Amino acid sequence: MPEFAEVEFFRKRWAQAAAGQRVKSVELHSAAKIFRGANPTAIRRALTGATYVSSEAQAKQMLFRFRRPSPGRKATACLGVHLGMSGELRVEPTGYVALRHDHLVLTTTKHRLVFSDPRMFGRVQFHVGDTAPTWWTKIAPPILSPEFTVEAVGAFLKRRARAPIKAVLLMQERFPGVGNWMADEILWRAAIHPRRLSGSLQPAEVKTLWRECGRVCRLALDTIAGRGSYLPPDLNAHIPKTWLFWHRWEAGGRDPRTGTPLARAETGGRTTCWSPARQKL
DNA sequence: GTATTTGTTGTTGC
DNA sequence: TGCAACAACAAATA
Repeated sequence: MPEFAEVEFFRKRWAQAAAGQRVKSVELHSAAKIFRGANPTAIRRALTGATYVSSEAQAKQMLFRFRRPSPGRKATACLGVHLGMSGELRVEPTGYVALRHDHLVLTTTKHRLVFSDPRMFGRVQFHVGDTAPTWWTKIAPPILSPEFTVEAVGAFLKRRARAPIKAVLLMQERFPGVGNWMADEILWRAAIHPRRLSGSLQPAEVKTLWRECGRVCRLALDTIAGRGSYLPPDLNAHIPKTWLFWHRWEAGGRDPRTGTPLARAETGGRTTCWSPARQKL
């Protein structure tokens, strides 16, 4: 499920519960796969007794920083979370007992912070040290940053000239955080058919695409993750019915702008939804 | 039983 | 070499 804005929603959910809290205990369940390179024992040892400091979301990843109690030279522990296809972060009461797909549980005085992921495409990464780890710093510059220029998008599309634009929008090295539904939303708003070859886009279309990348990210962030300290009750609580989002999976779904039928087919290896009336090949 | 899933990575082939 | 396509990963749901 989680793309750019959903990831920020989950980060905020944990961050609000963790604010000022100390980790009393750490549970790591099953699934060595989820923890890949990281050593579960090292994670448990480093986080137990540590205090939550801050967190960030970038693309589809999150970084949670903790300060360890006995400050040696390496006082900071960084916990990285990628939610994969089906991961989520939840905040449960202290009496909560971990279920089958809960892989990581951090217990504070007030809550249990749970990372669960049934399909196990997600991952947990870990790093001790005051400088951010490579797996964090190598993430491409955000779409909502000055570095995401129309020139950069144009150049990238040229390099991927023979791939359908839908597939290219899913490439994290240039469109960090964009996933299947956001890609469809962007193309629908930009009125570009998902099967158009990237190299065939005219300069004006590249500019529209670039602009809609920014708009969809901004709107998604505000509506899904909320502004300031506000956190919506659930992920979709405030997404307007005028977005493609609500209609792309509906049987007999219709374009919310034109009322015309939507089309669905696999493109770039993913199920893709578009509005034939507005998005032409 | 079949087909589907909002992600990433490694491999293969052009 | 660089790029594009595809299988694989795992489990729930319809």
